[in-house]
Amino acid sequence: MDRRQKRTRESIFKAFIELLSKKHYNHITVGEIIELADVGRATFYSHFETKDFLLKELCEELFCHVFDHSGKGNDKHKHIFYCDTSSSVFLHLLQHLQKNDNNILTLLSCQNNELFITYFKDNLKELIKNNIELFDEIKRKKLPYDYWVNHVSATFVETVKWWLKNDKKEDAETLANYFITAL
Amino acid sequence: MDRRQKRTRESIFKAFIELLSKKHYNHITVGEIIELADVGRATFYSHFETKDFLLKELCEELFCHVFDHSGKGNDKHKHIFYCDTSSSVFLHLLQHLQKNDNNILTLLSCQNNELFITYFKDNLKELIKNNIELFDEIKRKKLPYDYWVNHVSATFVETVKWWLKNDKKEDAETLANYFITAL
DNA sequence: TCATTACTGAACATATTGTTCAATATTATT
DNA sequence: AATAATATTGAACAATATGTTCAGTAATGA
Repeated sequence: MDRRQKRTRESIFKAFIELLSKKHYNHITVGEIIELADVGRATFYSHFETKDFLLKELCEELFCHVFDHSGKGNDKHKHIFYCDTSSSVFLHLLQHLQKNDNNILTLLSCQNNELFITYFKDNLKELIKNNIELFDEIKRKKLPYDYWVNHVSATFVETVKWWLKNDKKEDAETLANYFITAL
Repeated sequence: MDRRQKRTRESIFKAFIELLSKKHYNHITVGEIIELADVGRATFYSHFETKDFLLKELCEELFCHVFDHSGKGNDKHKHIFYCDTSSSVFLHLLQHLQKNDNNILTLLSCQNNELFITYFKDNLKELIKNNIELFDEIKRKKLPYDYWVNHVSATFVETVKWWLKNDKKEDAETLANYFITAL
């Protein structure tokens, strides 16, 4: 891919994330994005059809990077899938997030976090499906499969949200314990 | 209150709900609302500062009607607070929602349901706080108070969301059982 | 070096927002 | 039934945002 395209794309993403951390998605204008990203209007629209598509592509890029769905090959994140206990799945993922290289925590904390939480949860569900045997077997057998998968992922997400809202006071181990206890 | 004001207000709410059930909040324009509600532009803006305020007022009206926070006096919904078991709290509330007089289920099912789920959950939390002793005491004592309150309300909300997404196949009792089992 | 591709910036039509105002209709009150 | 108060109307308005176009310029890769 052309160096220019990459630069532009990343510059737009960066500006967009910065704006999202400050104000509500609905009130961010394309004008603001291109000014902060320092690219031309026409350039923006040659990359992204609309603001909504920009959001969508950002989500896909971020979450596909953390959660690796291929399930095959020697992916670097594959270890997330191979954990002994449910709490270590949580720990692994949380540690990934904590680095915040990819700004996921920033986006999960911002106003409009619902936009990202949907993606987060969808990806989590896949992860949980592949590790379903790690979680409470008794409950699993009493409940419809997708109700149970949804419950586990929702509990996961809510734990992270709660943690973020409380200024990340707890360490990863404590949080993992809460998650397991609640479940 | 003047009959005209009431009519206008309700007409706008009705149109807004109808539009919300069809398209995304962000893509609904004031122009569409007033056309469907059949009121003048100036009238709309004399009632609601912006579209965002319209949404806020709609939420407040709907949720304050179902959840009654006063906690005092002989309110008609007070019985929600006085249930023996956690499952009957769920049942009571679900039965209220099922009537759908107030379109809450419609709004919780629509695109953008996050907008309403936030309100729903906030109101639920209050309800749960007032009935905290009904839910698993062992877990409660192991977890921070507001983590636990959040977990119970999130599980509640997720159960309703799951039910709505699956076309409300289950009856209220079955659903209440899922809720209690998951918790 | 050269052909290709990406970026620019300005201009453009179009759509939406929120305000203003004078004319009109409805209401509550007496 | 008459009146004063108030709500609605519709049209016009400036201001802002959207998404497109295009000719000119710059960067890229081969």
